Amino acid sequence: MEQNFNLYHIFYTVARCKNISSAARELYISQPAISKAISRLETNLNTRLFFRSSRGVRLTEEGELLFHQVENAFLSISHGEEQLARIHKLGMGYLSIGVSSTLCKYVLLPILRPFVRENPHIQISISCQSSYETMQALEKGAVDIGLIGATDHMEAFTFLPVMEIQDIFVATRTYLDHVKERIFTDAPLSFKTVFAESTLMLLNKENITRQYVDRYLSQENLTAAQMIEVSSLDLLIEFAKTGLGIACVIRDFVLDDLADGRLLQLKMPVSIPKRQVGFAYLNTAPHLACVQKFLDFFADEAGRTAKTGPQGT
Amino acid sequence: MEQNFNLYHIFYTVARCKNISSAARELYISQPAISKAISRLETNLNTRLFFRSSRGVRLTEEGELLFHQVENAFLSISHGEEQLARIHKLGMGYLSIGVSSTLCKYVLLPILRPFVRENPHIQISISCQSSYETMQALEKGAVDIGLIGATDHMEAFTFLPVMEIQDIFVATRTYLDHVKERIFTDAPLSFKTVFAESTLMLLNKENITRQYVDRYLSQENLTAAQMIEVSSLDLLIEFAKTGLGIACVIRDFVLDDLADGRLLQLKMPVSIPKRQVGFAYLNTAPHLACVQKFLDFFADEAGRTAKTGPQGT
DNA sequence: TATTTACTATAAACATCGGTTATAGTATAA
DNA sequence: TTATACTATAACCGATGTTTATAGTAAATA
Repeated sequence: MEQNFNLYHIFYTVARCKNISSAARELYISQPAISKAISRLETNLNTRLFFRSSRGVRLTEEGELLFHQVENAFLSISHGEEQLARIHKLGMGYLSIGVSSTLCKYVLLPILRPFVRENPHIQISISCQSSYETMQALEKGAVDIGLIGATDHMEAFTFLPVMEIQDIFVATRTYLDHVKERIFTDAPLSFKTVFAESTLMLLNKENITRQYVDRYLSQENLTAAQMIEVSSLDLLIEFAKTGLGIACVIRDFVLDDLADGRLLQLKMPVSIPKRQVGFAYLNTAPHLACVQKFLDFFADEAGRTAKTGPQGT
Repeated sequence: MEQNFNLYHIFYTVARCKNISSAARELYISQPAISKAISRLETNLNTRLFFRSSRGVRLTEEGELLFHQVENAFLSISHGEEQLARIHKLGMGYLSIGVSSTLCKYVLLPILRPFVRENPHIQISISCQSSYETMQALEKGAVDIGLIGATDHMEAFTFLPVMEIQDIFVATRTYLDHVKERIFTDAPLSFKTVFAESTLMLLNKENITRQYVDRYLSQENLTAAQMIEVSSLDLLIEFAKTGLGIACVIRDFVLDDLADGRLLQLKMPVSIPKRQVGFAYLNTAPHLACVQKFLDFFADEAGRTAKTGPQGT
């Protein structure tokens, strides 16, 4: 292994600048220093890394390969340094959570409240992003914990279930009556028939939920007359309540509306499978004490509700 | 950003050795040199990285965080160096492919043959491993190309479809007759009934195929009287041909057996959705010329069969 | 309790490696 | 042709990181 890692730093800078002189400016050292450093690295690795010309330099094929790995390496290190900086600025009580906007409002905020009350000294940062981005951020170490729906391909993560969610289809009574009128019948309609005559409202494609629902729809061979895509669950619920069509929403988030009859849940012959939502964290990465505290907090919580749950409510 | 990356190398070594003295031995420099280097790094980062004692050193919480990132960095770099070494040893014509054992025999080998014939100078290395491992290897740069079934969560990859596969259930005629006898009827049996009375043979849990089939089974509410798990598709087919039960296999791989009647395909009301199999590669990573050549080769291939396919065969 | 052992830290001397300045060479643009 | 914007080479030099030597500390052993 190359012993002098400063050479990699120089290599990295030159490759980005595509130009030895400007790399020199960026690194605040002289042009010949860089020139020599690159030559040295090439000698040590026994590989030509750049094509030189009077217009600058260009990575060779091998240089390109190396650059990719070196870039990763430096990103990793600067990430590490950022983490340390964060600790200094904000103290050790710092916790960053990645979560989708849907889950943020309805799941994270409620369960976060008791933790924040008990641990006011712990700074919490929340990044709303897609579940996929959250998983990426976890892998890069950009967030400590993610709140996401369980999927396959989570081998790299430890998953701590928090709640189970059930996707259902809802609409207003008015809307459904409307559909019935259109078909000229008073007889009870099948789920599939209602569906075929309705406007279906879903989250847009980026959403994991949407992918999940799409799979269900294709498996059950369900198609709607019309489709509307919406970017947030809140909007989706609003659209449903104004009687625009049938929306696919998470049951727990519309309990009130179901209770007072503003929304009706469509009866389905085969319901959409339930999904686990929970905290995920990289099982290789080390944790700050406060992250551990957070996880313990919810592990206890889960234990308690598991015990008291059956008797309560 | 810390300017002296050699300090990180020393830090990395010390953290692994948990001991300054043995790190000194490993790095072939003196113990005081290390001791000072670590102090310097701590000063620069403004962070205590190790607890010292007369028994050695231990990472602090912050040190642990940093170590995680630094480890990543060095793994990346040594990966890069290995790639270069590979190129030197084997010349530029080197291509490594990750593939599951199932797909290797039935998919990769046949389609690889023409490529190898046309490009005898290109060294090819094939690693048989699970699809998950293949994706990991792609991300680490350990293999250039993976041959895997398409799934969700492939945002990081470019996917080049090669064929479509269809999972089906097969058994010998003898076996099915047997099942009928047991139920004391000559009437044609439903798929579900036959299933409930049979031994079902599947690949074991690690396999992506299995996960796919499991999902189907639970959605269709299918259960078998007995289950056998097998580690390879070859074995599975053998088991089916000896009349041990109903096996779930990939249709294209048993065409001969279906043609000459050694195996029968069970008719299903809802068939298992088809799956795409194809080459995947990281869309961020650069490619050696020969990797590009490989991809182009199959892109052309796909183009040709798409054009000539309808008229041919 | 004394002694040995296995660590890390500090100090001073010193050599090396990587930096600087100065200059030459080369391709492209004006 | 000249000007410009690059990279390469040479000779020199000094900071940085090395070494040796020594001290300090905690645990293990007698």
